Amino acid sequence: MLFAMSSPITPTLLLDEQLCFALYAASRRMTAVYRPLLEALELTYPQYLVMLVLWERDGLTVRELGVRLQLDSGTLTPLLKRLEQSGLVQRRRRQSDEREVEITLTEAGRKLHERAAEVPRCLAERLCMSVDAFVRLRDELKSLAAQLAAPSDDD
Amino acid sequence: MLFAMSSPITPTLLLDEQLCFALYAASRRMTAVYRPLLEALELTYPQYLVMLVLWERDGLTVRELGVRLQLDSGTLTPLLKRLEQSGLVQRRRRQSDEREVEITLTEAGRKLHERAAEVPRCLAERLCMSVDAFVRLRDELKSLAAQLAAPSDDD
DNA sequence: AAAAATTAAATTGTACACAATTAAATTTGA
DNA sequence: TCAAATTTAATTGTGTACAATTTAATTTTT
Repeated sequence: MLFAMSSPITPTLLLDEQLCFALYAASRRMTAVYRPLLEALELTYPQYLVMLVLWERDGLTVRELGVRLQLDSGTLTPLLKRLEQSGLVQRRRRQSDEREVEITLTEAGRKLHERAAEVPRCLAERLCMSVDAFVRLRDELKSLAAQLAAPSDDD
Repeated sequence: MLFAMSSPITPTLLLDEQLCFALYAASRRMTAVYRPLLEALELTYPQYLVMLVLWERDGLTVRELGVRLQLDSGTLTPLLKRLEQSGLVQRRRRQSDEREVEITLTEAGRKLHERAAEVPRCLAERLCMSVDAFVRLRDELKSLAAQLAAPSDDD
């Protein structure tokens, strides 16, 4: 019975064996846990990610935000319009290149940074995970994403 | 310099340090890799997940599918109507309880199972991951999702 | 048994994702 | 230089996600 407990070498169509479903389910659960925390800031989860990037570096273009978050203008344009409506950012064509739209934090947008500092603290508490396990899982996901982003052999 | 290279104990608002973003990005990359494979089957990624469940066990109700995939009727109802339009499933109220809608595979739906067998094989090849690493990551994600699904302390 | 509570789907409304196309500005190259 | 190619956002259209509400069927309680 040497192989009885070993993992299947042949990929199957069983849901519970799929990495893809584990990833999809975990990702949705994660945003569900963020939701009530972000509701207090009146942000959706993707809006929060945009704010994270802008708090690190203000005045990026839509394209630069897209590179950072791996999102295209089809997603970002309406999202940024909503952030503008909320009074957190400003959108302005660049004089140097009128094709580009620069996204700048407003005073309210900068101000929100302080209140947002609570969010990762709440989450760290909720996760009940050692720092090592956290870092390891995060880095495994990063390398998986990098692997999946690489062009496939038949390109 | 004992602590110089250690991981931050204090949670930060830096995008690259966030587990949540790594998860979100990896999940979207994964579905992007599935997309061309599933296009050949004329399925979207969530539709593929529904089919995986039905291939395992046919004749589930919308609620049972929802429990399995962690999706509600607001997501499933329109998705299942599209699968019905595609001729892959049938939707029918149960005689025993008219509240419930039973989802049954059609002949075409069952037939698709064979062609779908290619999908996990293509993906396994694409991932270039050892079986052990695959299983470990998958199980870590499962336990993370379980941890996130558990009620928080202040509930 | 009839009212009240519960349950299952569907519906409504908002907000992503992303492919494909369009429009405008800029860069490149004959 | 000026037409062609490229680049950047925006737009359009399809398909999820999910909260909140509605509708209909069933179960529970009095």
